[in-house]
Amino acid sequence: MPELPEVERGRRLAERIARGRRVVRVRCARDPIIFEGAGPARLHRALLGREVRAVRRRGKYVWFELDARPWPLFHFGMTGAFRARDEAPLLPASGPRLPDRAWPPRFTKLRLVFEDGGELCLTNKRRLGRVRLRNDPAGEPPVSRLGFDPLLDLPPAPVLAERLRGRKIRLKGLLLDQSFAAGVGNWIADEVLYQARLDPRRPAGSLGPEEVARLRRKLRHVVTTAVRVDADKRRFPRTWLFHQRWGRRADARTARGEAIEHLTLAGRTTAWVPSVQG
DNA sequence: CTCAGTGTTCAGTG
DNA sequence: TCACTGAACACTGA
Repeated sequence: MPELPEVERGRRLAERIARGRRVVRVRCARDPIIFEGAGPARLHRALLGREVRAVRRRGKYVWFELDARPWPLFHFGMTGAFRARDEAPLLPASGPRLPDRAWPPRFTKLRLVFEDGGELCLTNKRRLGRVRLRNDPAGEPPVSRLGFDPLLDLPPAPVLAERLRGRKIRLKGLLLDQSFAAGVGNWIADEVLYQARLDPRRPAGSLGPEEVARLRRKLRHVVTTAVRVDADKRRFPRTWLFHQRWGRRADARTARGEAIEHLTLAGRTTAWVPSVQG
């Protein structure tokens, strides 16, 4: 379920399993779609015998810093995840699903075994993810093209306001644009706009200073809360739109009793609350 | 059987 | 250049 919080969770898991340890075994599926420009042989050569110095994230991308380049860069697509051996998978955001305790898990594309016996698998059900090799992941596309990361470098409100000035793109489209805000995906965009009481169809440039400040505050709040929820396995606050957005029932309501409506923006289903955001 | 979906990218339109 | 749409990718689950 990879939007920023889930990707950050994946980063932390990979860090716990891999940091400071040497890769002693690499197994990868033959899957040219997943391993774009990084075939199994090259990936094998890049990883085997290397020590993982750090695991970094920006937006929805995660990469390993190894003791030699190139470094692997991961994108989970819609259905990708890291899994560690003997680690119960957390329930995905979209709803309960039976935990898969098999090892290696179904849909494993890459399996790494470390010197201490720890194991990390990259799984991907729908194959929309990517593994690439980069000499400098942060300095090269696609990561270098990303905008600010709400967790790493959220700009102050006046800077944000300047970046919105004159733009006609609708707020929903802007939030989904990774070159603007890296890591924001469909449900976070809707949640932020709901909590900031902003109509997703508003042109970005039409926001006043107070509204920009609100958008910024809620962006930080939703993302940091979601990361904490993931880390602590606690529930999302009851009042969040989050809980209702997947039902798509015609009479869906928030915990406050507000009617939820759905429309399509930027090619994505958008849940919003007209009485609050209208 | 049909169809929507947590994401990205590209082609085409205005 | 900007903004938007639709398609493609591939597969699951409702």
